[in-house]
Amino acid sequence: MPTFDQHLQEKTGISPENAAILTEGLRTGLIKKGEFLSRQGDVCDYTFFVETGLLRAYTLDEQGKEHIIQFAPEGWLISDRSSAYFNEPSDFFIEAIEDSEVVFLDPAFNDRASAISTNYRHFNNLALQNHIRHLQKRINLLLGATAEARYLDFIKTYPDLTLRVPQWMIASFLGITPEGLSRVRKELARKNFKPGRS
Amino acid sequence: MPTFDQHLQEKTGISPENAAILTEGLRTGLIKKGEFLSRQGDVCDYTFFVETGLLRAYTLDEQGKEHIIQFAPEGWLISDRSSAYFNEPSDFFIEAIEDSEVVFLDPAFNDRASAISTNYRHFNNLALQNHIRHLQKRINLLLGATAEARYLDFIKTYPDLTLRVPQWMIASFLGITPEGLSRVRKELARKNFKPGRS
DNA sequence: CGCGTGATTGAAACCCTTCAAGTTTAGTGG
DNA sequence: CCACTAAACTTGAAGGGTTTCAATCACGCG
Repeated sequence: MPTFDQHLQEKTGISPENAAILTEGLRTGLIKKGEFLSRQGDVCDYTFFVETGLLRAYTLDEQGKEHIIQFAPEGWLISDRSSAYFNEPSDFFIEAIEDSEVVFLDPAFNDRASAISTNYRHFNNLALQNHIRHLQKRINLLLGATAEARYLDFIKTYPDLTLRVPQWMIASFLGITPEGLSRVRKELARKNFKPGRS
Repeated sequence: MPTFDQHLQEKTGISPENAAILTEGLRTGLIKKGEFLSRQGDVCDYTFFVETGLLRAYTLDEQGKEHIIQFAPEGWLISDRSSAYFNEPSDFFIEAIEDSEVVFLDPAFNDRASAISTNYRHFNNLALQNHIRHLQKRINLLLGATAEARYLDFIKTYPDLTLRVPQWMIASFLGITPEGLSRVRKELARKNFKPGRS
C-alpha cells in the first residue's frame, strides 16, 4: 500500500525532490467505514487519493435507489468533478466501504504538479484518457450486454473487489437488483462456472 | 463553424502566435457521409477535431448490433483512446453521419500544446474532466432510468442532435431498440409532450 | 415511378423487477 | 463464547418494461 508520495514517483516518474515539494502540507485523514467524504448537494472541491481502504461514489435517485458510479480501492483517485472543477454542488455521495486512509488534494494541486513536471502532465493525461476508456467500456456493456455478461466482466476486471464489496453493491454497480444478481450467480453455478480460474 | 485555430484561441485563451505554431502543418480532410475514419481492430492514433459536420463512434457486438458510444458535432473532439494513447487496436468505428471537415491531431499534439501554454493545460484538463462527468451522468441514467427518462434527457442535453441524427441512432445511443424508441415517442405524444418548449 | 431505408404498430416472448418470505451471515453485548 | 439481532443473501410468484419478429406505412433519391 504505497503512500501518495511513492505513488507519484512510481507512476509519473517525477523526481523525489519534486514529489516532496508537491506533497508537502497535504492533508491526510482516516475515514471510518460508513463515513462520508462528500454528500449529494455539498460542494466538495477536493480530489481524494486512497492510500489504504476502499471508497465508493454513488447517487440517490428520486425513488431512493442507489446507483454506484465508482469504486476506489488503494492507489485510486476519486473526486466529485462537478464540485472540484466546475464549482457546482456535488452529484453524489462519497463513502468509505472500509476504514480508509485518504489524501486530500486541493483544487490547485494538479496545476502545481503540471507546471513542475512534464512527466506528471503526461501521466495525468494518460490516467484521464484511461478513465474515459473504462467509462466508455462500461457504457458499452450497459447498452447491450445481459446482466450475466456484465457480472462476468466485473469479476474479470475487478477480481479483488468481487471479494471485498458486498453483493448488493456490485448489483448496484451493474445496474441490476440484488435479487437479480443472486439469480445470475445461481445460474452461473448451475452451469458449473468457477470464479477465479479463467 | 469555427476552425480549429479559432477554437484553440477562444476556448483555451492561447495566443494567436502559439495557435499558429501549433496548428501549422496539421492535416485536415473532408469525410463524406458514410465514410470511416477508423474501424474496429484498426490502429488509429489520431484524435479528430470536427470543424463542420457530424461523426459518431460505435461498437459492433457479437450479434452484429451497433452501440453508439459518442456523437461528435462541430467543435467536438473524438478519438479512439485505445489506439491514440495505449497503442492498442481500436475498440470502435468512427464514421461520418454528415459530410464533415475534420482536423487530424497527431499523438504528440497534446504534449506540444501542453509544453507551450499553461492555458492549454488548464483547458485540456477541464475538457477531460467534463467529458468524464458526462460519461458518469450517462452511466447513471443507464443504471436506473427508464427508456422514456433517458430519451427526455437526450433531447434536453442535445437538442440540436435530436433533429440531425436518425431516430434509430438515438435509440442505439440510449440502449434501446428503434421500435422501443418509437413507442416511447408515441407515449410522449399521447401525454401531450411538446419537444422544444421546456 | 419504384426501390430502399427509416419509422411505426401489433402480438408474443423474455429478461429482469417487485414484493414477500425465508435463510444465512456477521456483528454485538451479555 | 454463546445468544441475539440486524443486515445480507436467497428463493418464489407475479408483473412490467423492452425486445423480438413480422408486417405495414412513409419518405427521399436515383
